[in-house]
Amino acid sequence: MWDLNSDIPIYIQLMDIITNNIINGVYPVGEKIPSVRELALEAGVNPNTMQKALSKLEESGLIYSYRTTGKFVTEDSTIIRQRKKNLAKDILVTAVTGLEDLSFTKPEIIDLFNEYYVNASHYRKG
Amino acid sequence: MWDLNSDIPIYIQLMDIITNNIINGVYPVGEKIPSVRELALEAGVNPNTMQKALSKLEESGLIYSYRTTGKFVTEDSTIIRQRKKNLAKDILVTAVTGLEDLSFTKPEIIDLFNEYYVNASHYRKG
Amino acid sequence: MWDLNSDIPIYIQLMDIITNNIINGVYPVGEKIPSVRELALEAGVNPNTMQKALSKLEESGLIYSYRTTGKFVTEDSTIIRQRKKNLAKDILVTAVTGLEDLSFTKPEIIDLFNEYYVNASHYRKG
Amino acid sequence: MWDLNSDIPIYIQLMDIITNNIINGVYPVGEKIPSVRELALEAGVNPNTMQKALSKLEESGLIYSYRTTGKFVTEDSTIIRQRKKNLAKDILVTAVTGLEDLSFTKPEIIDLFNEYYVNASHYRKG
DNA sequence: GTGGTCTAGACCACT
DNA sequence: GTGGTCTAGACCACC
Repeated sequence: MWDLNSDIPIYIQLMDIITNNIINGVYPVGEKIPSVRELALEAGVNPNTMQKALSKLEESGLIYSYRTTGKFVTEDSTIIRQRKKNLAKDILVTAVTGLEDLSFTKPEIIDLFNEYYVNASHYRKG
Repeated sequence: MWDLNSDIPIYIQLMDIITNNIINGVYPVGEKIPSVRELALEAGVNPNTMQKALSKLEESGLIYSYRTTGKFVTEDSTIIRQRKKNLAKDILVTAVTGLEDLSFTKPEIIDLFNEYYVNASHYRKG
Repeated sequence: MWDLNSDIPIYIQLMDIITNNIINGVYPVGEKIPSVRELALEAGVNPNTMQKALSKLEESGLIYSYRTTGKFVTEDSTIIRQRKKNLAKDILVTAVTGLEDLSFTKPEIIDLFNEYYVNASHYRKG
Repeated sequence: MWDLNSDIPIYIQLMDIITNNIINGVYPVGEKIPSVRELALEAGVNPNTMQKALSKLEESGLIYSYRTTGKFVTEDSTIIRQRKKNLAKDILVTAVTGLEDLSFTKPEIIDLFNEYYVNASHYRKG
C-alpha cells in the first residue's frame, strides 16, 4: 500500500493513491468521498497525515469541501481526464528519458518494450 | 545536473549520475575515476557529500577503492552490464505498473507508447 | 568504553558496542532503542558519528528505522542469534589461525587454552 | 598475504608477517634477512613501505642493522621466545574477552572451543 | 522530538 | 595528493 520508509513522504503517497481512485472511478465524479477519519483508519495512518493529503488534493482542484458536509470529487470530469492524460505522459517521458540516459537508442528501447511488456505473459509480481 | 530541491537526496542523485557515467563508458571499466575532491568541485557539492555517494557506490560493487591511490571502476564488466539491464527493467516495470494503476489496459498502453514515443519526432524537452 | 586512539574508526567501535548490547538483550528484540542524540550524548561522540554507526547497523539488518518515530531492534530473533554465533566462530577462527601462524601445533594450542583460561582463576584485567 | 584495504596499515601487516617468519625460524636467529628491495619485491609493495616496517621492527629489538651489510635477526633467542609467548597470550586473552563480551559463560566458551577446534577435523579454509 | 541530509572545515595515515 | 574519519552546527519534513 504505502511505504513508511520511502524517500517519498507518506502524505504524497496517499495523494497518489486517492488520485488514482478518483481517476479509476472508485470515487466517482461529483460524489462524496469517505471522511478523513474513515480514510485514515482504512489506510492505517494518522488522521493528520490524511488531512494533509486531502488539503493538497483540494489545492490541486481534484476535490472540494463543503463546510461541514464533507469532501467531494470535482464535478468537472475534464479535469480528471486531463489529469489522467498528463500522468500518463509524465510516466512515459520519465521512462524514456531514463532509458536514454542509459544510452539506449530508440530502436533498442522499442525492442525492450516489446520484450518486457508486449510479448511477456507475466511482467509484474502482482 | 542535479536538483537541490528534489525530494531525492543529493548523494543519491550523484550516485545515479556516476552510475550512468560508468554504464555509458565515460568512466571506463577498470580505470581510475577522478578524485573525490575533483568530482565534488565539478559537481558543486561538498566533498563529504560526494564521498558518501562514492562510498555507497563502492558498497554496491560498481567501484572499489585503493587507499591513498584512488577509486577505480570495477574490472568486472558483467557487473556493469547486469546493472544496466536491471535499471532498464526497473524503469519499464515502474512505467507499466504506473500506467496500469491508472487503469490503462495493455492495448491502450501500447497505443500510448506508439503515440508518444515511436511516432513522435520530438518527445522530450532536451 | 571506546578508544579514540585506536586504529579502528570510532563508528565501528560503536557498532560493536551496540551489537553486543542487542545480543546481550540490553536492547531487547523488537524494542525501541534510545534516540540518536541520546546515544551520542551517552557515548560522548558527535551525533553524526553515532548516526553513521546506526545507519550501518541498519544496513546489516540488526535494527530498522521508522522515520520520525525512532529506531528499533529487528523483530527477527534468528538474525540476532545467528549474528552471535557467527561472531563467536569468527573470534575462535581468528585466534586459532593466529596461533597456528606462530607455528603452534594443535596439542600445544589446546595446552595454552587450558593453561591460560580453563585452569586460570584470573585471566583478564577486568 | 596482505590486504591493501584493511583498516590495518600495510606496514604493520608486513611487520606481523616478518615477525612470524622470525618466530617460525624462516629467518633464523642471528642470520641476515633479505634486503629491503628483495623483500619489497617479494611482497609486491613499495620499498618505502617495507623500509618502514623494518625500521619499526628494529625499534622493537627483533632485528638490527649493520651499516651497509644489511639487517640481521637478533642473536638473543630469548627475545624471540618471549615475543612468541606474549603474542600467544594476547591472542587468547583477546578471544576470551571477546566471547565474554558476547555474554558467553566459561563453560560455554570451553564447549565452543571443543566444538569448533578440538573435535573439528577441518576448522579453517587453508 | 524523530531520523536524515548537507556544509564547512579540520585532521589523519599512507604513498 | 589520496581516501577516510570526525566534529560542529544547521536545516528539513514528518508526527
